[in-house]
Amino acid sequence: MSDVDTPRDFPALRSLIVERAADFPRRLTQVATYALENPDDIAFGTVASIAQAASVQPSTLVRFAQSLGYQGFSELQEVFQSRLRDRVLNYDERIVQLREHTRKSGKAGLVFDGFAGAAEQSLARMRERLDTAQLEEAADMLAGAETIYLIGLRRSFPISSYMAYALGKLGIRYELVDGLGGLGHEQTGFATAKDVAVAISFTPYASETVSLVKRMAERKVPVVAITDSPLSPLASIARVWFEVQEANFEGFRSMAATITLAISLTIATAERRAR
Amino acid sequence: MSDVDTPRDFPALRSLIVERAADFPRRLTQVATYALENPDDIAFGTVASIAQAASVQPSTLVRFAQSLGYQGFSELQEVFQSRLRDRVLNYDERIVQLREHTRKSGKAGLVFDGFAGAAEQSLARMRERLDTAQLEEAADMLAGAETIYLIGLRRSFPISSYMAYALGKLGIRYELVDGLGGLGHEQTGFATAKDVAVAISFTPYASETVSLVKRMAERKVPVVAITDSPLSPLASIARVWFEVQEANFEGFRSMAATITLAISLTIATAERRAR
DNA sequence: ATTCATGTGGAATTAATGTTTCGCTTCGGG
DNA sequence: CCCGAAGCGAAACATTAATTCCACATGAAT
Repeated sequence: MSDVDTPRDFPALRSLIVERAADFPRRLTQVATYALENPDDIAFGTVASIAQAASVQPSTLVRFAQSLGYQGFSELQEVFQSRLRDRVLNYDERIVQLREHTRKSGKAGLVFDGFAGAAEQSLARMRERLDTAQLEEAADMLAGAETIYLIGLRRSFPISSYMAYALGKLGIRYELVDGLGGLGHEQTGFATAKDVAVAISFTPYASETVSLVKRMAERKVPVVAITDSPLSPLASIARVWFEVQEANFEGFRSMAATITLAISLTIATAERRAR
Repeated sequence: MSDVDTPRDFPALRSLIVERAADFPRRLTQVATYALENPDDIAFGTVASIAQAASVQPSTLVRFAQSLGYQGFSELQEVFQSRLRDRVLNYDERIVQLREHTRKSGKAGLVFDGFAGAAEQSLARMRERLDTAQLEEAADMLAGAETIYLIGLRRSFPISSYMAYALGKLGIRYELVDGLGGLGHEQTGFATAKDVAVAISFTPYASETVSLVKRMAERKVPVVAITDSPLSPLASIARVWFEVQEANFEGFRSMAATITLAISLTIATAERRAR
């Protein structure tokens, strides 16, 4: 706690917090976590407002600052402010970083830039094109379903498994059709017209997904589909379907837009149910 | 002075000041000039400190704010603060505007806008902060691994399962640890120092993930981690770790940045192997 | 030259903020 | 099981900050 090593700049403070956090008591760790995750709030807030946001007492914040070697909370807060104050310098830093990016031109950095770009592009395109009325309709269908059957294999499996996770947390009944052990038809066998199937598939459409969804549709199970073309076999089967075109980089398509749509659909459904 | 047009975002306030400054009395003009030239000081300072810096009385600052339609100085100060609250928040402002645009589009449309915004924000932040040197290092490690163990449960499972899909297509040997039937430790049991584990976990860190990774690290298996805080238990275990902070909407975090990082890491690995 | 409206400075007032204190609780060692 | 230390929460306290108020100054109109 000697005042020799109390940092006056943010990066140093940040690493000090990381280093010390392990030895901190419970509440102080809580503050440390909050501080690292919400540095802006620390910079602008008052002791009371920050304390409330971090779910601790004001006195804990003061103790936190003091245990890092500062005289009081305000002194620590100044460091957080400095981070934003010389934003001009931060800008320079960013430019330097960007130069680093391109100078070293590490192959991995290029790959990352490529995929980040593809993700942004896909999101922007989806924003432009998505018909929100369809989203309303799909959310209505899902909200009224007894059980939601999630069908997405291979490349689409991360999407359906994410929806499964979210639906589970929200307390909505679902059935994740994973085709494990070739049991796809058994997993979907109990679906009725009161349920809804969410089918996710992209070129080349996994044949098992298509055949499963077809059978369900024949048994009058309403289908919501996420796919990448009006020519997709799912498009003609589904009552509502979304077209999501992901940009690709070096032949690998982004997933950002699809997963964002999946979350949106899930949460929109949960909100309807809440009423 | 109707409070209808008192701006809540900085650009609007700025042009309002420019516009009105000509008609202001002497001291108020003085404040206006100072405010436009030293916006940071307005954001962080106190009435007294700013008054001194601008060579006016504290009361003049209050009058200035009120003559722009704000109730007091603090209200005006908030606008100056919003400008600095990390581009992230500036992004939020844009999202708010977008929401206004699409207000007509109903609840599901709002949810979608929220998540699309969160996704973009997360991607932008990751682009700024990701250290590509770490990406190189991680890709090197993975490229040299005999088998890549993918560990991500619950919320992180979509990520690990996506990596599994991609690695499979690329012909790279992997083992997806899904904890199915509580067999996590059996699935990781054969890993050696020649392999590499990729661990993905976010707050609240699934205890099984943490214990699996710990055990593997003890057996000298190198670990690459993707997590959301330097205080994450994974951060201290991993040889290389990435911090990905996803923005959230209504309490549900985006996944766009994480999945983009996962693809990048996978493809970068494949490219190293090709040589 | 006088009057009136407006602007201005500085003190007074009131609200709020940061910090300290103190008693209660929790947890680990003897 | 008891004791002591450390952690913690709530309230009290002292300080500082924002705002209001009022007397005086300024300058234009009569």
